[in-house]
Amino acid sequence: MGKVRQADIARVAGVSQATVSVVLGGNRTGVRLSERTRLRVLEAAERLGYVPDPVSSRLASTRNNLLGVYTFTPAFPDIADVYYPILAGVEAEAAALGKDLIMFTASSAAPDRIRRTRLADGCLFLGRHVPVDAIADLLAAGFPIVHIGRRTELGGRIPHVGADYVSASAEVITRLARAGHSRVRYLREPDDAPSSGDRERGVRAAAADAGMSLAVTRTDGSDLDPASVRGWLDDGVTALVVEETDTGAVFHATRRALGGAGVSVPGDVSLAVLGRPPGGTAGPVISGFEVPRRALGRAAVRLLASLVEPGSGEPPPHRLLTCPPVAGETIATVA
Amino acid sequence: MGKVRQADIARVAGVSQATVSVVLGGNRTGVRLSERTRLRVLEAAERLGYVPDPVSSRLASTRNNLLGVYTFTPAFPDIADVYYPILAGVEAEAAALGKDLIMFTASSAAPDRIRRTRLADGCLFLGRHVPVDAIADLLAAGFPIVHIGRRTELGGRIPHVGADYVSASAEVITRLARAGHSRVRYLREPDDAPSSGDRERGVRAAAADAGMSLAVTRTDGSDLDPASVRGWLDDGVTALVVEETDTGAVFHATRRALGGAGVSVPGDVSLAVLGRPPGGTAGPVISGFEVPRRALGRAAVRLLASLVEPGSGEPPPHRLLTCPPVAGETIATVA
DNA sequence: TCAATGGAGTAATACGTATTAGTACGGTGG
DNA sequence: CCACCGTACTAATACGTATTACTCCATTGA
Repeated sequence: MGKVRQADIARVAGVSQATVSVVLGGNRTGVRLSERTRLRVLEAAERLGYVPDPVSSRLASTRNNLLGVYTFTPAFPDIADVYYPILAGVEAEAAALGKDLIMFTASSAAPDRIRRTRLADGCLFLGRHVPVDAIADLLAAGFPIVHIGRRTELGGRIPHVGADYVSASAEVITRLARAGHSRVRYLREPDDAPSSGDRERGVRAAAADAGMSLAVTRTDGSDLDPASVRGWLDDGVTALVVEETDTGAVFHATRRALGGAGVSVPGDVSLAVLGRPPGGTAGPVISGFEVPRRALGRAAVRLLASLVEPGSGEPPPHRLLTCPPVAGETIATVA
Repeated sequence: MGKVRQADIARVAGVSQATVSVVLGGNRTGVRLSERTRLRVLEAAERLGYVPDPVSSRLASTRNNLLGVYTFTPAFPDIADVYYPILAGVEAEAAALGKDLIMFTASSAAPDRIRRTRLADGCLFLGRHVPVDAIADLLAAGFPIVHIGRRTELGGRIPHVGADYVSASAEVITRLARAGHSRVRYLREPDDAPSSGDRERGVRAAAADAGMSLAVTRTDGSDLDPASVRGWLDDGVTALVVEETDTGAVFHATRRALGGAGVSVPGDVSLAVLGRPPGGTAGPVISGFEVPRRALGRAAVRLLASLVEPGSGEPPPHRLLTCPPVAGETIATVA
């Protein structure tokens, strides 16, 4: 009861291996075949319990029904909330399309593990930062890839599906402006990921539009303390806008600092977050916006699938999804 | 800048493809080679940017550092808490061992998708119920598999890594007995998964040991209401023991019924759960035990890896991990 | 009767790597 | 001068499927 190959079917059905391949492959090339043989082959395959060897098919043709998922950080980190919904979306859509998933993990060990992605028909990439060189190699080789999250590197040639942080962030600022806030402190991550840059762009544009006075702090959160908070308030700031990303570091530090300073939200100061803080926290719902992570996952899979399929023309290589606003309870109206 | 094959390296280095394969493969078969050629080949490979084709290597050798993960329910369900930690453990251990993961999803579509698992070197299975026939086929073919969760089917021949629900459940009952409870209602899932059976075995044994009066309800939760709760209390029951599984249905329904009846826990009745309810719920910590899900994932990968590697003798095909007790705050002492 | 046509299937080969049996060659010892 | 040996490689082949060019045979038409 070992492996059953096409050759075995061929022997049983009294035809050649080639014929078996043609029949089982659905005769996509239009070989002339009598219905009788077709049925004989199918019946033999059924009886022997034939299972195509995916490796061989892949070697011979170049289609696998396997989509890769490559995460630069471990895919299942402790900060579950960020990646989990994305992966859930990826899995759901892949299952719907009948594709399986290969998860590649960037082990610190071998940096060339990224090359293994070529085992799949195409690959999704996921992470705040991206190894540009390796990606460039894959692109140059014509390997289908899609990054989850907007990517500006390589002159924007990296196909991606992202969230429209620019508009969403602008909308948050506009909301604050409408609530009467005119002095705002904006806390952002220190590194230059596209998602952070996008948020900043939206924030600055909307602030300028609203004639709002905006001060920016770049921080990883470690230098935030109650004194910082008091300093801002003394400065006349009536609202804080905080970036929320994968790590959640800045937002977390801000909350701690606010708590430490004994400042009430939104009584003493309004608080908005550019994103959605991890759930499970007690207290009021923070105003901000939702990142449609599950939808991102689904859209990315669809895009990748269309890149893998040759037909149907060139699909647009980029896609931005809208982030629905979260009203929340932490924006107060000021005179 | 297309693909670089061993043949290309061979041409440049002035040797044969076979030599290239030997050199790049680390010469595991002990072919005599001069150091000079070795270096020439390595240098050429480096210069041309050679990337081994994993598909071809797999076809030729039959080992590809891929471990499958097959989930009978979608791996990323809405009830995140159950599967997520397991997968996190699986991923962490796989990364540590330098293996990649293929996620196979049981799409409702083709039941023979399970056969695709053979693309991997071995496969992990995960789910409350298991398609025994397909598993039997794989086993018979000598394909390495490990089930996460104890499995008694096929005469116990399915290698697995599970949690010791028997002992953990018994310990919970013993705890109740020590707190003076002698009339207990036990609510369990209606279906016959091994994990439910194990819990029941532990519960019954410990209850008998303690001379406790035990009443069992099999339910999917839909028929639980405040009236049920009042009925039990009128009956003299002082503690409820509820099973917590993948679905969480029974435990959830119980909580709702308790709330609806206006019964206070543990004031009016003590509550213990055989497992750990999903986090994020407010209120007191429920007494019960922890399921070491992450550890299960890691242990399963280790076991599978050892089944895939031929050497080092036959490893024990089963392994049960201990569930650490959770003291909680919902067991009161009674006279 | 011969060429043309069409139907039914197959031989040959490619895909890229791993492995094993074997070859070629320059020395050594007798 | 021959048998023998060790060194340094390579030729050949396997892995299982997909594809394409080709063969073989029976009709048909002129």
